[in-house]
Amino acid sequence: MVSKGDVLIQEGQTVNKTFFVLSGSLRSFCIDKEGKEHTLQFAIKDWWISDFIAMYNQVPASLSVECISDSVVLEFDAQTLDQIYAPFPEFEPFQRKNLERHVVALHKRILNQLQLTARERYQLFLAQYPDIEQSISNYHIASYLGMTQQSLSRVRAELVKT
Amino acid sequence: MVSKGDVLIQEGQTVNKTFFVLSGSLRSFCIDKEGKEHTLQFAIKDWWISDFIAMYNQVPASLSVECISDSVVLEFDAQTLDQIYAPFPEFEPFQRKNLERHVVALHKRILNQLQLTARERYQLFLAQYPDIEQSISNYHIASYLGMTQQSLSRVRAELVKT
DNA sequence: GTCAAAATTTACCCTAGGGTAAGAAGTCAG
DNA sequence: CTGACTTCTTACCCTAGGGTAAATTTTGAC
Repeated sequence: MVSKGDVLIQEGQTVNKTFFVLSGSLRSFCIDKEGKEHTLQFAIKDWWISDFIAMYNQVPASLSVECISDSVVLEFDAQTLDQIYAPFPEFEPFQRKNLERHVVALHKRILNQLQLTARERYQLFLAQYPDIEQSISNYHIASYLGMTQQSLSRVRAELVKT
Repeated sequence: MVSKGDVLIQEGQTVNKTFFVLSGSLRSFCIDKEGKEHTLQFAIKDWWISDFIAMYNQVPASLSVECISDSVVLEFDAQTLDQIYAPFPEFEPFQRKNLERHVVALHKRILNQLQLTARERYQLFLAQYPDIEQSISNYHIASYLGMTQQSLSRVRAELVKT
């Protein structure tokens, strides 16, 4: 059980944990040189979240993972997880499918970012995560979609009019 | 052996092939509703390329894979590859590492797109792929970095001045 | 080489979205 | 309910980068 605002991974630290979300919502984000936050990922029920760049490459975290609403998560140690594969080889295909799905999701996101306008990205976000929207602040959604909260607010105002 | 301009995967078709590059260069891209191309991925020596969205999800290709310069690639059938895991379980961790690296690369790309300017993205691209640049047209690089070729040209002109 | 076709650069103006800041609306502790 | 704090909206102007198009350079076939 973690509470809103709790930081599970802090930028700069070594990462050997990954979290599986049972309930609630979290996000991973970085802070750029001007102090602006950029959300890489949201995680809700049944999603994994961590700083995968840091974990897979064994480098200090460039991301932070923060709790957006009170959540229940399972914490896994990366090393322990790595050792699961030897005694339980049936876990391999499971994890492989997971990674494949992750790659697909990321490819889609990159393509969307390349070809859609701010407005289209927001509409797609609403369609994909119809329920996530209530629990997540405007500001966080904007930083995930690659726009300012002011732009998102403008887009929302336009959509209401239509 | 495939020649410059050859299309290995065509948007719309069913995808059950993935390619491993021995030499040369290829790219995967989509065409948006206005007819603009967006490059999702380049592949050079030792990289894999396909339409992973289509292959993993068993849906028609939204991407095309095209040969940028004369190349030598190995073609793998997705089903065959899937069946390799049973007799050769040692292939699993290998593929898992591959996917993990892929996820890391995609995370980095998304973060770069969120926080860097056009100029910074181009400079980073040059640093990451110092040799790729000669063999790939300006137009393709621009469509990968999420800007027009005119913008890229402007950025390059500025960089020469400095 | 010569010519055509393609790629790149440059120049012009234009627009989507950013920056700053002020106001409005929720949210919540007491 | 009240005041403090946070989030969201609106309004203003501004800028990075897009669109169009023409000029230039590069490439490649013959």
